[in-house]
Amino acid sequence: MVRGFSSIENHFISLIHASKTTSHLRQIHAQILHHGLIESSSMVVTQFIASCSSFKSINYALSIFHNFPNPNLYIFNALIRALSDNSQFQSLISYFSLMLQQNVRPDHLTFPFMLKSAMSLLEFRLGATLHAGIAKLGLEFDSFVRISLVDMYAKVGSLDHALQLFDETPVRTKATNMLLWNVLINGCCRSGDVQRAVKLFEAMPERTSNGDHKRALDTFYRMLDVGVKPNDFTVVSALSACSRIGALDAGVWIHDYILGNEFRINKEIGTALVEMYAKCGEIERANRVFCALKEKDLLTWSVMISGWAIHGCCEQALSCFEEMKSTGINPDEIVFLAVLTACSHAGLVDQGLLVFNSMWFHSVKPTVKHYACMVDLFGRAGRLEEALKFIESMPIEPDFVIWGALFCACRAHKNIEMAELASKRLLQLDPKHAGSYVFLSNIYAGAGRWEDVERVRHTMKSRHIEKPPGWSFIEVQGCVHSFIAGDQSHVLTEGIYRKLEELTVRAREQGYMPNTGWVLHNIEEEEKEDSLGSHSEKLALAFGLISTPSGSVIRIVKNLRVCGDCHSMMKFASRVCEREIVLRDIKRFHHFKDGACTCGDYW
DNA sequence: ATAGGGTTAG
Repeated sequence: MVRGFSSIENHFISLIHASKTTSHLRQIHAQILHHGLIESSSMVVTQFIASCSSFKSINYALSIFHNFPNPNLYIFNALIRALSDNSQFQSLISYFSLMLQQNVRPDHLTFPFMLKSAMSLLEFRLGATLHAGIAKLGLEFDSFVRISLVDMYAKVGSLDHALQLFDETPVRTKATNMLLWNVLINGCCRSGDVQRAVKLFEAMPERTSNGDHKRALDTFYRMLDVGVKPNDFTVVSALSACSRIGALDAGVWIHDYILGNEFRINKEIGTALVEMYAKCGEIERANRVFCALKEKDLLTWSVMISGWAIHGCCEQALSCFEEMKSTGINPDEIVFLAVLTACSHAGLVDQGLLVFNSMWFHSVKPTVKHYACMVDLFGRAGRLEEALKFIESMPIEPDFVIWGALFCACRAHKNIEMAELASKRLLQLDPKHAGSYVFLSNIYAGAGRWEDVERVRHTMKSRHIEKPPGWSFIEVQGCVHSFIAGDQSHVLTEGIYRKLEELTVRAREQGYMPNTGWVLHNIEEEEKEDSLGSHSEKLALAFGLISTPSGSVIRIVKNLRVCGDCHSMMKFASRVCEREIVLRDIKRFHHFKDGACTCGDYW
């Protein structure tokens, strides 16, 4: 019972709180209407909107809102929160404008939800505008607002802003401090997320670099240095940063830290650990951690299955999938995608078809990604006619990725006519996409039409169409080094290039010719040819060779697909330098040993 | 003190 309101209001508040479904709400609605409260009690309406939101009935919430004359701050805040919780970020912004128009002054509870929309939309400008508004209203030092600001800046990739605000936050309670550290670390690794990085690259005034994962780890260590004890959220974020950059040593260190500091290995931590080992190349260890977990949910199974898939272990992926189903967990679309990917990489067409067809039984509707995976499955195996038939029979409109998969398969299996068909579709679909230009350029190059190649490249440059830069990470003695193509910023640059030169010369002597013609590349992800000789993964390899003890495993992580030339070089280096090289690219793992790769040159 | 408060895994 809340004091200060009429007993009839309190009566309805209790009813609203006790409601379990939208239809309960509708019954209460009728009564409130009868009492005239729906247009007069801002308190009741506020509660009502909040409850609609928790049942995901955002349109119901909006209709209630629109029936209330002169909504006050509480009602606006409830609505903004509802829109935020239901991911209606665009309309949230217009209701915020409406709020300002109606002279309702936003407060310290309005802004965090507004900032959340800036994060979700990856809108630096919106975030900065909100920040200015916050300062104007003197809300900058409210701890909730502060945390949201740091969170927002970190998530949209403006880590400098985030760090500055973080450092400039004077008074912190223990809880605030913990949250500040966690949102900063988590934001660092999120902003380094490849997909986000691509989006940011297109949308942001300040481009993010994938070195941000490294900053997440640095921040984690800084936290320990100043004696702040990490909690569950912190270690999950730090492990996630390790997963993304393949920092195995750091990941193991954090695992030990968890074991030594009385953490309970809950679902979140367990899943993060399994993912870390899987994505850092230690699939067997991932499996051991996975088997020992007491709590597993869909996500846990999902990272394990994806782990087997990216390591090319199709059998294990399939049996893990079966085991998951037998425990009564219903697979979702991401799990299916992982299983299909595993089948595709192993060339198991019929098995893949079986899995694809079983999606209906689990009421999982295939998305365009699943269809693309199926095209890839047929295409890789050289069953091009079936791939085309599959595309024609799809209930959805084929997109860029689907035609791209067919194109690659046609190229690999040398079906020129079908490749032409696919490339035409590609160009129709997305004339602005950087990948289209590279596709076009490659088609011309293949036909020897060099003037056309030049023209396309020129157009690309003049329209400022750029591709996300390729980068590679290598961890040496717990320290992560990142390289981009042609990188000269590393302190050991001279030695790196000398080693690379030496390797290239020896490779040529022994007849290692880059043979990329038949490789199943997604051309969209390829790097520019002119920097082929100093691709980031080659630089990372050379650095690894000169800075790690002989005989030790070299682990490299790349954000794009490995190129054919670099792949040959890795095979060569694994033999002549007697090193095992574990390379993770965006799609899968390559384990090089004695001049061969576990992908069987089929990726 | 008239209602409303924050982070983590595929």
